[in-house]
Amino acid sequence: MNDRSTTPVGQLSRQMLVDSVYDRLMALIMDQQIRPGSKISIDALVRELGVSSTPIREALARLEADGLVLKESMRGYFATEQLSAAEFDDLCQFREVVEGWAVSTAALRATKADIEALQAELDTVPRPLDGDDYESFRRLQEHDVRFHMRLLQIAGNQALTTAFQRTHPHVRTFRLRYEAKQGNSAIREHEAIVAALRQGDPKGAQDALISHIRATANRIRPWLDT
Amino acid sequence: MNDRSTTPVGQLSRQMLVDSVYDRLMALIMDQQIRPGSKISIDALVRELGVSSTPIREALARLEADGLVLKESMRGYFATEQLSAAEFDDLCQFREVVEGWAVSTAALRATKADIEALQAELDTVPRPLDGDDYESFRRLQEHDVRFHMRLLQIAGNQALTTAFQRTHPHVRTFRLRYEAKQGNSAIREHEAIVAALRQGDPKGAQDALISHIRATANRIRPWLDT
DNA sequence: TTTCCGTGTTTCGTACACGATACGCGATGC
DNA sequence: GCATCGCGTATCGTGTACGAAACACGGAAA
Repeated sequence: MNDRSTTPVGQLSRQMLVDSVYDRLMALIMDQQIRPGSKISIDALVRELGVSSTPIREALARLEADGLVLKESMRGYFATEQLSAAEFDDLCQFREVVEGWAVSTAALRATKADIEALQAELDTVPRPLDGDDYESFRRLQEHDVRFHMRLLQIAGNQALTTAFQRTHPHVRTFRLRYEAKQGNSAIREHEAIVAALRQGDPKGAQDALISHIRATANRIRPWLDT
Repeated sequence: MNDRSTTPVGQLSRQMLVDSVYDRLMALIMDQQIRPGSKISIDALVRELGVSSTPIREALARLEADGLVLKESMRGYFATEQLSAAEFDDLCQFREVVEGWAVSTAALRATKADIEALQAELDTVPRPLDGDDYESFRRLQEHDVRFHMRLLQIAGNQALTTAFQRTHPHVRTFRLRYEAKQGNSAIREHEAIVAALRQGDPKGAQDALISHIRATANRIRPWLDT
């Protein structure tokens, strides 16, 4: 989403203030240093981040489009509330529909190179997942995002990939995932998906993916409403 | 998307400048008065719309999230290019996946009231579709958007509805739809969908919807690349 | 307790300074 | 003569500073 590396012909595009503010706010929200539902004051950010209001407003506008903050007229911005159980289930259902179609399509389209790229992604995960610490989790989470995005890309539908990306399912369940500590099982489920893709089995891949999403959901669900 | 009627407890939220700028730009893009691919200068808009840059920037940020304009660092905003054939097909595929699931779910969930609301929506369309003029088309288009949104709402998945809404399939094919003049057939296909829903037939509803999307796509496709 | 009002805080919008990009023109090299 | 390169100017995006309007909160009065 934030890969604004337009990169005008070989030259790295300068990091605008908007981008760094966006990244910092995203991090603050993900780590819950900005609590769900709490007010996000532009003035406070001006003082805290040491930049003027314009880039902050633009970053907030972007975050609003991402569904991570909410704007109320003449009242300001607020962090979106923690997912309710119903919203969480909606999100999982959405993933089943979109990713389910994507993997079954991917099973028919995947090249050798695609499969190997997926395998390489799996192999880079440090195993056994030793660390209980925040950084280890963060690396795992980033692996998970890359893995699922790659599945979508293999399916090859840009509109669908973008729509998925914009719902930010990973970001919105970040804290929950952290608390649920679900690393090793998730990796095994990923392997099952890759195995089905390798055999070119659409139905098998779809089943494996849906099992994975449901298993993840079951691991996370106890942490809702806390 | 632009229903920012946060409405702080019964009181209508004041129309901010951002909102009116957003609406005007949306109209300019839909009507192709801003050509696909062309530059959108902030300064020019400042002069033309008579407001300062801040609300314009925020409106453009929103439109970027909607995928209707594109921003390049230090170079400015551009209207997104006209859909290529491949992008158009992606969009149709996306609709088949998302809306297909939605109607089959809707067939199981729809109440009498839901069905009647859909029927009412169909009945409000002026028939026979006499006007070849722009205004008639516009009314038809708005009907179509309402009809499809209502289908999604009956399915009851907010995450999926939002994701669909944010891809703006209708907006992005507006001009094409206008040129393809496809009114009467579309209405009949809508009726087939409602009939299947009325019978509580998930498979039938899904088939009817997919037929509708493909028929629409076939009517529109000749107008691509013009 | 409820309503009204004043004060402080924050958002919304404007005006302006700075810096980067784009474009045209002329000079240079082949 | 033609293409390429470099320079200077105009234009536009980015960020700052400031004023005006709206909201939120607390105290006072009925």
